[in-house]
Amino acid sequence: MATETEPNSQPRVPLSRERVLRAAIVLADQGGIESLSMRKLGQELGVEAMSLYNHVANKEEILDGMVDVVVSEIDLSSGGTEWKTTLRRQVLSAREVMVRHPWASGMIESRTNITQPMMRYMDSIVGIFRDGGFSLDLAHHAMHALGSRLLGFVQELFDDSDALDESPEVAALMLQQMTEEYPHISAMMLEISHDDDSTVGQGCDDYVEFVFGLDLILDGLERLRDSA
Amino acid sequence: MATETEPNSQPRVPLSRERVLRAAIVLADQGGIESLSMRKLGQELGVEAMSLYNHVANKEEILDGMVDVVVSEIDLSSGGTEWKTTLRRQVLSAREVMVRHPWASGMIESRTNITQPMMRYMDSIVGIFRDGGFSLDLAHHAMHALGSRLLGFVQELFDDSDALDESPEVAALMLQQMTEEYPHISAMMLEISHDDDSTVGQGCDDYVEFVFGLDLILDGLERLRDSA
DNA sequence: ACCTGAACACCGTTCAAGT
DNA sequence: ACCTGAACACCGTTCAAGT
Repeated sequence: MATETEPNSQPRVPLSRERVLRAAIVLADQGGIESLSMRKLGQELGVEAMSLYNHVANKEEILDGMVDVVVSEIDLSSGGTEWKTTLRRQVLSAREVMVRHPWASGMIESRTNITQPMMRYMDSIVGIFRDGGFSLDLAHHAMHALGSRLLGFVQELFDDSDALDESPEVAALMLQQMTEEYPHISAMMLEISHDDDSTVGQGCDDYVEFVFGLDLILDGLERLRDSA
Repeated sequence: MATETEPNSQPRVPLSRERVLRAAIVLADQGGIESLSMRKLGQELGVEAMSLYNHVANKEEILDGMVDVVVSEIDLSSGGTEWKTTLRRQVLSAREVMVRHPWASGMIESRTNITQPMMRYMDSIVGIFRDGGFSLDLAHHAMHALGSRLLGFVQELFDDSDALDESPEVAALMLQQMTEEYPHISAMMLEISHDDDSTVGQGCDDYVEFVFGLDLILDGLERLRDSA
């Protein structure tokens, strides 16, 4: 799977903080964040793990750096439209970045330090609210209400598609057994699967659900703005 | 800090899956989840780390078990009131549990398996929506829209109180330096601090922000229900 | 100036051997 | 039936020694 250390014939491209971060991101993109260790990262760069410490203080700094790079990949929307569509576009572009780097959302959640790219992003969001006629106070509440949705993700508590990608027979049996214990959930899953093409559908469309929740909140905020 | 292994004079209380889980939770409550290792857990129980494997398959199973215990601590509200207050009470009681176990929210996010206590909780929530006259479809969207808020937490992207618990002078200087780069954020932080008693306030009230976001979503859902 | 071997203090986990 | 010593395969990190 991972590209093995191939003896490089080139004169040797020098290691650097940037190269370390880029390699770390590639590794995490390919094998998940749990496959990122100093030793494997060194190997990927054709170097021993200890060499990394010449360009980076420790692993924490690598993780911080990776988040910075990813957040910087989000291009800040230039406005020019109604606040709601501007914000929507901004958030959905952040979402694309998070889909490209599936490890990033979890990583961002775990970091507590406020970095420059993050501040820049947040400032742009507040700016959109202000341009839309929101008070500082309401904009502040809005930021909290949106939470991680501002960066294009929500914490899904569990993947409800998991239970449905069994074979139809198995899924049907499971559903029947669940009916007694969890009547509401089972009814809901049945309904969802019937909305789709096959008898047992492919679960939920994350994108659709994300936009539903986003618009729900944005509409609510607009109403609060107008009633003030 | 942690209670040291005191030579137990009692005949020896036998190890068990339950005792292991309880000890693990205590350890995580006290020292954070990162301080929970098989070796330390064994030590806490007056036993070698390998002994744990007689009662538990591996560390993953311990983490799963801990989540189960915590989710089971949430008492399911019995209804009897209007759907919105019932749901509100339910979610806020979940929130209390999450505050008691600060490691739990992050842990729950990282687990992907659907456990029995979690299903029971989710089923009760769907039940509340159904009793409130929501269609299965809208209830389903509602679950996604609420996301981790259903369990009483939101992912705060960063702790904005961090920047404010410096000395007033330092904070003021930071704020001034930030004003050029992040005009909107700085203005917002100034506004927040002025709402409070002192010149530089203590940041945001997490509880207030949580309830604001929760009510915003619930009100929006109610409107959607009524317009259908 | 950059890289590395050897070493340290940690992990989770297995398994044969003890009681 | 339960516990453990020794061992293995991993971690992140330091530091003196090499070039």
